[in-house]
Amino acid sequence: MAIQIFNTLGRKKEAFVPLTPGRVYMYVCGPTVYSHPHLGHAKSYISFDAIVRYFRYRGFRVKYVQNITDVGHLTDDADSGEDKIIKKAREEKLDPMEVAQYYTWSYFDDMDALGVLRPNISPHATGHIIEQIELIKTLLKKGYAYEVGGSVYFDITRFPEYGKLSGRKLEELEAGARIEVNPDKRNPFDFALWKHADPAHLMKWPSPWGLGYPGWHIECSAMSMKYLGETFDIHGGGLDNVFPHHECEIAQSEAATGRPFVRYWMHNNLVTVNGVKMSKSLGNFITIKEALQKYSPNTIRYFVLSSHYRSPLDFSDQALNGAQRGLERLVTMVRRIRKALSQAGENTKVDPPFEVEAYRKRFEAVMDDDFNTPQAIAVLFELVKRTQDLLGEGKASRAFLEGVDALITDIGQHVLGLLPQDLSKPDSASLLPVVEKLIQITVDVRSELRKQKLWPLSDKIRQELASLGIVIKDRPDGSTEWEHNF
RNA sequence: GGCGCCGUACCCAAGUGGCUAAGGGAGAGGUCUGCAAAACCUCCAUUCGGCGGUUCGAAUCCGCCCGGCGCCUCCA
Repeated sequence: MAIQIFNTLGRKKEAFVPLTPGRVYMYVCGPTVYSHPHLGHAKSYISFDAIVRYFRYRGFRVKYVQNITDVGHLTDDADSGEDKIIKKAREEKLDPMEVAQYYTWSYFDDMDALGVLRPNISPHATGHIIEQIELIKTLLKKGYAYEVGGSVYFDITRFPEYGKLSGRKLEELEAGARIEVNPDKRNPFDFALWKHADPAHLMKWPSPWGLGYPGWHIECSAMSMKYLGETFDIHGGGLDNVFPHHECEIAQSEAATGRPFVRYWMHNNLVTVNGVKMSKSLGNFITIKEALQKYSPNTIRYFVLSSHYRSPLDFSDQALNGAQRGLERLVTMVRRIRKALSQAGENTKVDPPFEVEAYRKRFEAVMDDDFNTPQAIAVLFELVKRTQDLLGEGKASRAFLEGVDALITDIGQHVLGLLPQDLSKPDSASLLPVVEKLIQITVDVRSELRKQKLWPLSDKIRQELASLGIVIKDRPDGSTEWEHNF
């Protein structure tokens, strides 16, 4: 059966039929780089990471594009707001591009730490000004946009389908209007494609309409269509981007090309703290860097993937601690299974106690159903637990364990990315502090033995340590120093 | 005010018409153990915010009510 995707456009699950067989062309809205990413970003990008990984597991070749927004985005929509990156640059007395670059690296650092695979293409908005201008020119030529005083606006009345994604109607929007009316706009809900820049503005580019900078929505249309085509399979992002951002993307893209823009719209739900949305503007966010000081990357992944991507996720230390414990136990059990596998003989005559394939089918069934990662985790737990039970009974053959291990690897590593790459080989860097601590403990015990004048035993310890390259030096004052040659 | 989502055990969280309501955490009891910890085993919602309705049958569909949240302004 085909993968079922909940399409925001239509609000129901649909079978995923790629435009090109075997390929997935996918775009996910990336971050605006003016501050460190927070747990909300973690949820979004870990969720889509698991989705991309699952498509690949399923044999699709995925072209995954995720933008870096390094210009644009005003602090409000009354057209009086300031570009957030420029605001930060002014505050920190930096060039705007220094700000964008600094937080771009911060973003990738955090994503790498969380095991989020990098997109195939990470286009920057400032690197695609030409494409954006070309798109705006097309919209002007086709009569979907108009220019006023060096700014260009999209004429919302020319696109009757406006609102089809978010389920809004223009009349309703006007009824609830709270934004200040911009006198340049013909309709209050026309949105900017290009903004005129006054001379003091820091980020500006030449255009047919004078010096200016692109509007908020145009970059995603320009870059997604450049790399994925005028119509592509999947466009994802946070729920908070459905309106107006994605609605406007649809309007300007479909107006420009006359074709459907995106076939499946996917939106992840938001992270809340004490039930309230976590966001930069509310200031209640926890950065990924902060979270990583308390919890391991895989704990955060586990926490995120243990709820469905379309469900809200409430952050609390209690929930994170629960996730940490659960993951630890999972890793312990997997480690035990792998150890058993490495020691298993060729006792191939034992019948498989249960069908590993049945678990694989279950895993695929739940992931096929709109990427139900919580259930995938449940399947993994059941598989691991049941295998461990058999281990105790001595009923697991080598071939059987190999099958189990392959499935654990597929679910836990390849798709969910929860398990360390190689459980049997911790890297030496992380082991050294432990080794040194062990030496210290041994030396401390020996010091206690010497106090009790148990010389043969303390001498034996010194010799054994020496044979390992650890030299012990007893000082006249009774203290003991040591060093090792590794 | 408009649009939409959610409310499942102590906590997190699947399930959206029909086998005994997944899984994890916490908790309780037990095995093991010099003690402790770890590990393992067992137990832990006749019930799904409330009240009605549809149905042979509902946590799942419909209506109303209560509670929480999101979008309508930049946000993943």
